[in-house]
Amino acid sequence: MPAADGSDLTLPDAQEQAARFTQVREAHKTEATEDYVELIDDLIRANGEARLVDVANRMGVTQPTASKTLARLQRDGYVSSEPYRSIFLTPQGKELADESRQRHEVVFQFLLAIGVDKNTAKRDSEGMEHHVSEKTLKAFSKVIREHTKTNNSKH
Amino acid sequence: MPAADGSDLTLPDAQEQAARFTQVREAHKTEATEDYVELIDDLIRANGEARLVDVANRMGVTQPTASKTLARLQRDGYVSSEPYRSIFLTPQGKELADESRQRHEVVFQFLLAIGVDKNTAKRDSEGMEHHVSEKTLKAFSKVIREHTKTNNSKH
DNA sequence: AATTAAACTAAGCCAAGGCTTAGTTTATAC
DNA sequence: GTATAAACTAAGCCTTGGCTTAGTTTAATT
Repeated sequence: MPAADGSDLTLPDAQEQAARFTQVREAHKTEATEDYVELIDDLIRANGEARLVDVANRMGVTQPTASKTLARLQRDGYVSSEPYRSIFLTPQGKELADESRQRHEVVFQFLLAIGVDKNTAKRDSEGMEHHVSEKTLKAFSKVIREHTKTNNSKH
Repeated sequence: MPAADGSDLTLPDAQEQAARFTQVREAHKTEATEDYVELIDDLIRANGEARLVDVANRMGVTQPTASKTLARLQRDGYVSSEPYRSIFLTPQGKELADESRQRHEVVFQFLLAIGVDKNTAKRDSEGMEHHVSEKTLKAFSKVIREHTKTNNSKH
């Protein structure tokens, strides 16, 4: 058995390690996009429309910052909007929003299932959702299912 | 029971939501630092010293990029080095490296415990480790312990 | 309808973290 | 011990994503 505390003296293969870091950096690039489209979709559902001021408030950034980011998202085909008007998701943006919400929800429910409190689960799932692969997501879903089963059989 | 698919039409409190995003952005700022000091510590353990060329190779970036990042880490008191010489961790850097490795290891072992394969666990733990709070980390540790127990009792 | 307030845009600044290309220093190999 | 190769630094460019300050447009109030 290898040392479980990470104290073993052999390094992982350099190329594989580099590939992992590169992949994490790739994920970072799409984080802002995912967070914004997910939020915009939420706002549309809840309010009927998404306004810049709400996006900025809820992202915790200034309006000019949100405006600039949205310009980039528009350039990249995720959202559309006219000056001084509300923001819409393109089909591409809507698709990404749906994927993101689903992933986010699985991570959130998973954290609850292993006993993390609601507030912490909300906070951590926000950061974690962008770094969870399909395989890990499947493992999370399985844990949720088992937890639900256990709970039901108790009642 | 609220809708479990995220389709419910009520938005979270704006200020709380903003605070969560702000916190994730804060975590991002320290990610590079943590990854670098952890890697440098690994290199020192395995090779007796940490050279720029190895840091760059294993981070998957060019040497000038690694050099610039290390200059920042030196400015911020995490590492020290002389031009053209190998890289050392300051006490502050060593402390951060130890914390990071421990956290990283818990996330990795946790993923294994819930049935994720080794390669995926390595990849995902790299991204996830920076977004896992102390509370969630404790929940992870508990899952690992239970898994270990179960396994032992099987043999 | 005019004034005020709110929402949004414009312009410009900054740091982080990527990159390339070119030059310098150190180590290696003859 | 000199030539070559490897490691490292210097300089400069780019994008993202923060910020502020100032101006414009739209909405609300009265």
